[in-house]
Amino acid sequence: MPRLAGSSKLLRAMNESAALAHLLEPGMLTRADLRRLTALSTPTISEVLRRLTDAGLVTVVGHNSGRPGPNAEIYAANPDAAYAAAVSVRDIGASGAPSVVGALCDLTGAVRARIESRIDFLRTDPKTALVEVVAELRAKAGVPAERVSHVQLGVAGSYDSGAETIHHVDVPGFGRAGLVPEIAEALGTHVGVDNDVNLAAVAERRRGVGRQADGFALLWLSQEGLGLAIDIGGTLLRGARGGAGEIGYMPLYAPDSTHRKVDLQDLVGGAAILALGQDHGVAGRTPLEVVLAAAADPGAGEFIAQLADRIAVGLAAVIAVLDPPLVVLAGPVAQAGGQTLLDAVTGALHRAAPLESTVAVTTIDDDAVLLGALDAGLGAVRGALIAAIRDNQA
Amino acid sequence: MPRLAGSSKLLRAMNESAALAHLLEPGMLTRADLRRLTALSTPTISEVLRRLTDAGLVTVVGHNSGRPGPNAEIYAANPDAAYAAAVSVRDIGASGAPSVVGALCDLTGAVRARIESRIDFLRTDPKTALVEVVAELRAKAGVPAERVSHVQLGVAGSYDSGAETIHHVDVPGFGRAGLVPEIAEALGTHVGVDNDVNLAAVAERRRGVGRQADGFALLWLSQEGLGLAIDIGGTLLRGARGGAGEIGYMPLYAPDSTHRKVDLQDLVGGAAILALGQDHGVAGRTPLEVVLAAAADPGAGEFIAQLADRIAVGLAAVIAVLDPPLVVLAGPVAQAGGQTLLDAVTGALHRAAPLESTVAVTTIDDDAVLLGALDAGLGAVRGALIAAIRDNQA
DNA sequence: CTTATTGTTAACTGACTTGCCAATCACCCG
DNA sequence: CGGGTGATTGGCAAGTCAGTTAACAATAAG
Repeated sequence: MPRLAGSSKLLRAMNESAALAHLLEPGMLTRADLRRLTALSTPTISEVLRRLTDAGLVTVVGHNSGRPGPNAEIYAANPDAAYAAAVSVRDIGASGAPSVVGALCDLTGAVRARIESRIDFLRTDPKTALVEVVAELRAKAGVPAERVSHVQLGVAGSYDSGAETIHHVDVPGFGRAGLVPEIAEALGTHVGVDNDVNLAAVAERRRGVGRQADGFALLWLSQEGLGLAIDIGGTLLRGARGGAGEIGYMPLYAPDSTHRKVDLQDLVGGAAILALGQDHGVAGRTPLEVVLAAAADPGAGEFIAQLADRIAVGLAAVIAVLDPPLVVLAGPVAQAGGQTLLDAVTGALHRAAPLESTVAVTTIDDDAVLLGALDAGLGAVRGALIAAIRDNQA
Repeated sequence: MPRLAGSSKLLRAMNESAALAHLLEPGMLTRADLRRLTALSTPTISEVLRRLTDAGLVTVVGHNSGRPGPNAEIYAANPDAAYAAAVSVRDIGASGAPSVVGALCDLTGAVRARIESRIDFLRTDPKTALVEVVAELRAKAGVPAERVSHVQLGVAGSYDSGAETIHHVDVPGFGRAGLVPEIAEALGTHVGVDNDVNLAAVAERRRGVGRQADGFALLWLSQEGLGLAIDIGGTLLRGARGGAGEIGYMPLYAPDSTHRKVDLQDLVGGAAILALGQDHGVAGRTPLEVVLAAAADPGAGEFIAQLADRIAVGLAAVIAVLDPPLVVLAGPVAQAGGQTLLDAVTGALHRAAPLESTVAVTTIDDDAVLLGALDAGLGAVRGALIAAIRDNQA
C-alpha cells in the first residue's frame, strides 16, 4: 500500500488481482458479489471477469436461480489452473513410520493425490528421491508437469531462506548447501522449504484452533523432540536464520551452577517422558505409548501433573517473551495427552506464568505437517498467480 | 497491496501519497528525483507537487545549481505542516529524577521544545498534568494547538491497545480504565501509548544500532527493573494484551522445586545487582553506581562475569524463542556497563545459548524513551498525513 | 403482465503518458 | 571575454487507457 505509484495499467492490474484474490479464498461469487466486495462498477467487473476467464484462471461453475431476472452466473477460480505439491520428509522413526509423505492439491485445495513411502536417504540422493515423489504424485493425479508451479518441503530442521540451506536437520543429505536450488532446478518449479512445526502451525491457522486467533504459539511435542512455531497475525516468525522456536536447546537456569547443561529437551523430550513414565510406573515402550496410557488411566495423575509442570516451564518463557493470544499444544504426544494433559498444563501455567494465556489442543487429526505444507504451497501458488496478473499487465 | 481496488481517483491518491512519503523520510528532492523514485512522468509529478504545495504539506526549500540547465527546484516536506509531541512518564525515582519529560518536534523531526518537570502524581490527576505539559510545550515552541495532531505517551507498563488501558504501571492514576480516551479528548489530539522499553527500541531502530538490522531484541536494564522489546523488521511485537517482553516476571526453572518463585527480576533487577555488588565488594549505593564502579575497576571482573551470566540466562530464553538477528543491551545499567559488560555478556551467551547472536550496546546517549516516543509520534503523524491524502481524494 | 435483476452498449470523465517546445545555465572554444 | 553548444528543467497539447454513469435489452418470478 505505501509507496506504490503507477498509471492506469497498474489500476487494472490491481483490480484484476483483487477480483482473483476474492475468487481464490474459496469463493463462488456472482458479478454482484464481486461488485460489493471490490466496489467496482458493473462494466468493470464484466471486463475483469472476461479477462480472467480468457486467461483460464476463472470459470463459470453454475447459475443462480430462484430470484427474479436472469440467472446470474456464478464464477469460481478454475481448480485446474495450477497445482501445489507438498512433501514432508522425516527421519525413519523407530516405529518404521514412512519417511516421506507427499500430496498434491488443486487450486481450490482439494487433494488430488497422496503418497506415503519409505525412502532410505542413506542410499538415495534427496534430489532424485524428491523428483521421483513429485513425478509419482503428478502421475497419480493425472496432472501435466507445467501446471505444478510450487513444491513445498517440510523438514525437521530450520531453514535459512537467505542462504537457501537447511540447518539442524537429521535426515541424511538434506543439510548440504546448495541442495534446495538444485531441487528447484530439477523439478522445474519453485521450491519452498520450512520447518515441520512451522507448517503444522500453518495448518492450525487455516484448519485448526488458530483460525480465529490474532496469533498463537504452537508447541509441538513429538517422540523425537519438541519445537515451537510462532504465528503473528497469520505470518510465521522465523528468526534471523530460521532458528526461531528452536526451544529444545533452550538452556534452563540452575541456581547453583553445578549441573549446567540441562535444556528443555532433557525435560520434555522423548527420553525424558520415557524416564518419567518409568518413575511413575506408567507402562509403555515408546513415549507415545506412555502418554497414551497415562491419559487413559486416572491413576496416573501424578505423571501427568509432572509432565504438565515441565511443559509449563517452557511455555512460561515463551509467554513471558511473546504474550501470545493463544497457546496450542500439538504433535503426537500432545494429541495423546488430549484433554487430560490440556487441563493439567492449563493449571500448571496458571501457577507458573504471570500472564494468563488460553491454551488449546490441536483439532487437526490428519498429518498436520503435510496439510500445512499443502496450505503453504497453495498460498504461494495463489500469491504467484495474483502477482503474475499484477506484473504481466504492467 | 492486496485486495485494493478502485478507480482513477485511487490512482491519484496513491501517487500523491507515494510522493509525500518520499518527501517525508526526510528527503530534499527535485522533480527529477521523484520521477526516478516513483516512475511517474514529468507532468504527473508536476501536478502532484502542485497539489501538495497548495495543501501546505510541501515547500520549495532551495534551488539546485552547478549543473547545466535551469536550477531545479528542491522540494521538501513543510516542517510546520504538523507537529508531534511526546511525553515520557515515570515514577519519581529515589534519585529524585524528573518524573515527566516532554518534547515537541516538527514534521522533519527537529525538536522545537523540551521540558523536564517533577510532578507528584499522588496529588495531580494524570489528565490535567498531561494537558498542562503539552500546553507548555506548545507555548515554548510557539505552535498553534491545532497543528499538534498526535501526542505519544511512554510509560513503564504494558499498554493494551484493544482495551485502551495501561496495565502493570506503578505511577499512580495511570492504570485507570478509560484514562487514555479521556486524555485524547482533553488534548483534542490522537494519543498513542506505549511501553517505555518499546519506545526505546523505536529510537534504536531509527537512530541507534538497530538502523540496519532486520530486527532485534532490546534488553532494557534499569535500576527499577528490566524489560524486553522485540523489533521484527521495524514493527514492534506487542503481544495479545501488550504483555510481550515482560520478562521480569519470567519464572526460572528450579530442578528441585524447593524454591520455586525465582524469576528473572530476582536475578538482574536493581536489588539483585546491589546484593551481587556487596557480595563482591563493589562499592556503590545504587545499582547504577555499582555497575559503573565495576565497569571502571579491572578488579571487579568476577562481579561483571556473574552479572553477565545472569543476563545471559534471560537472553538465552529470548534467543531460543526468537532467534533475533541482533541483541541490543540498553538502559542506564547496560550503558553503565559499557564495553566491559558487553564483552562479558557476549562470552556468556556463547557458552549458554545454542544460536550465535550478535550483541551490541545502545549508541543512544540521550533519553532513549523520549526520543523513541518522538519518533513513534512522528511516524503516526506522517502516516496520518499520507492516509488523509489517500482518503480525502477518494 | 408487471417487476426485479442481469449484463451489455454508449458517452463521458479523470489521470497518466508521449512528444514537442521554450527557457536557462554550464561549459568550451574561438 | 563573449557567444555557441548542449544538457536539463518544466510547461503545454494531444492521445490513450481504464473506470463510471446512464440507458437498454433480455429474462425469470409472481
